[in-house]
Amino acid sequence: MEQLFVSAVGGMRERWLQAFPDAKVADSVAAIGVATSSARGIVWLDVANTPPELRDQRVRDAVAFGWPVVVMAATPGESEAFRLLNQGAVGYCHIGAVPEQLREIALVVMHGGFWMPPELMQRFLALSRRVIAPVYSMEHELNELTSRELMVAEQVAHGASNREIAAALNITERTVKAHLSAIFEKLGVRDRVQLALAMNNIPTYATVN
Amino acid sequence: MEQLFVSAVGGMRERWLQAFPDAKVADSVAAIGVATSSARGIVWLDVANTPPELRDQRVRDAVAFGWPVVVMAATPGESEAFRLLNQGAVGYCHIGAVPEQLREIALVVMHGGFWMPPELMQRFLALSRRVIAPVYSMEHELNELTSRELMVAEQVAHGASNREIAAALNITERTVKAHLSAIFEKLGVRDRVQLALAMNNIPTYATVN
DNA sequence: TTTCACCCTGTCCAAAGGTACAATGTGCAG
DNA sequence: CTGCACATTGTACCTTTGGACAGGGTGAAA
Repeated sequence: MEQLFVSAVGGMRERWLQAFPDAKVADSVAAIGVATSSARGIVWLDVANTPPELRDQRVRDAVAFGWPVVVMAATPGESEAFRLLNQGAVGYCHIGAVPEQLREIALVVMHGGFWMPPELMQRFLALSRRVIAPVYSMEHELNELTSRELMVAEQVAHGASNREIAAALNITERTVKAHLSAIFEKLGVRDRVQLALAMNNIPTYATVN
Repeated sequence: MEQLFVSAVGGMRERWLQAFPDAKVADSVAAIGVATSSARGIVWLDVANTPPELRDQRVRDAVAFGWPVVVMAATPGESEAFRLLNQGAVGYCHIGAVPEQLREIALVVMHGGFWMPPELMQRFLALSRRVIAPVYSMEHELNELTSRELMVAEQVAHGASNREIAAALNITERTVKAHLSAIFEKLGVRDRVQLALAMNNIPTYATVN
């Protein structure tokens, strides 16, 4: 099991070696490709000194390598945490995490888990309520859609026009409209915009009111 | 390290014992209190045969015991997963998870991680992102919008019609249209549906292509 | 066989959305 | 003062959307 620390600064090198005596430290993501030969490992990506607008890309690059990626940030913020995890990272911790913690995190991510600071996870879960709640109400109605209607609804959910949907499903625009009318009725939305939002679990004025 | 499986049915007992030879199986949450004496362990809560409306309570009861709780469901659904994790559970998996998987999950949760099926985690992250940073991916382009244009865009992002926007901002529909044209141009979307989706960080066909 | 849900399509029409061209007013930086 | 970005609105015109009314085809269940 290899531990690869990618950091432009490397100020924490000692701490990292303390956690994993055989850890390697590279100064850029690009160096990952040649830094290793073993089959499994973890990439620890230090983004503390990376400009915010470049972090997403660095994470994506690291993820592309194929190993689980743990992001280490100087000021762990929830918005950034979720964004970077969304890029494919499976862990997000403070750059100053103590060796014991690093080993814990390594265990977690190597076994398919996600890791982030408990307070972030709490926040994460609290948010899920708000995000998920609308779905629950619509899940029921979605089941009332026929298979064809569902296909149309999904296309709309991705921003497709009637013409595009017709082409995609190989039917006429007229038929698309027919399905849409049925969908609006069943889901209780008034137009395609609200349908698109509803399909993506986003509350609309109509839903709220 | 103790593994406590709480299940009213216990149909998976063999599988569980295969994963953890010294696992204990109790038939109710109430039995937890007397079933154990050691200091650390995991509670595996089988809710497959529990009526949906009672599951929250059972999870809470299990969590109150003090050990990490992993919920095992017959039909893992996102809305339920997030709801139960929100009750304090730290894992959510299929009741039919294979022994190897159970051991992986055990490792993860015993080291402070969360575990849920990868596809759920993906979904989770995508959803949370919308709440946390509703407009991040377009931040760059959004900065090019004037303040008035931003107001209009936000209304569209919530499914408002031109008439509603006009009323809300106390301007004419014509002006709304003018702003919208400018918004479409600046953000590179072609209509209000794609704008609404883009404002909520949802990729559209146009974005993909 | 009949009924029924679902899928498909047509015509017509009204409403909403979106663009083009044009103009007025306001406030701010140079 | 002058240029410039921004907000506002108008007219005209075209496209897209959605609803109303109407009908044909198919497969499965009663």
